Amino acid sequence: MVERLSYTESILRTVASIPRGRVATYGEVARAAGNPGKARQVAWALHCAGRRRIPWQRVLGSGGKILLKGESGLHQRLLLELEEVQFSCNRVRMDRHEFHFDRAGRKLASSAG
DNA sequence: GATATGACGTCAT
DNA sequence: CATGACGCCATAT
Repeated sequence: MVERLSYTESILRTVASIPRGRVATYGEVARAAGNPGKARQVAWALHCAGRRRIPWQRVLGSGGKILLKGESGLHQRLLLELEEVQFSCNRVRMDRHEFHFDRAGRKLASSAG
């Protein structure tokens, strides 16, 4: 059986699948999580993830922009730089770091069966 | 059920 | 690039 995960759960798992040094946009995460068009729910899921250890810093807005404001934004950029992610004009170089999720199918954390 | 919120995306001005 | 507007919808109260 394929117990459907909650929005939050599927989204968090998707974000957790982003490897180090790579990034993805809210929209792409939403799509990869099976919720195309629900980018806002990604943001919400990340709120719920406050205590979980997921690479939240690898989620960016369209165009590779950090949407967080204030210290949170600076913190996110710092974490990304620690992963050798390069920036250009306050934006992540998506042409070098954009992560492409499993296009063949969303087999996130279930490849083993 | 209704109202408010949010780490969004896209288009128009 | 900045601002306003609309679409989107789970979650919270």
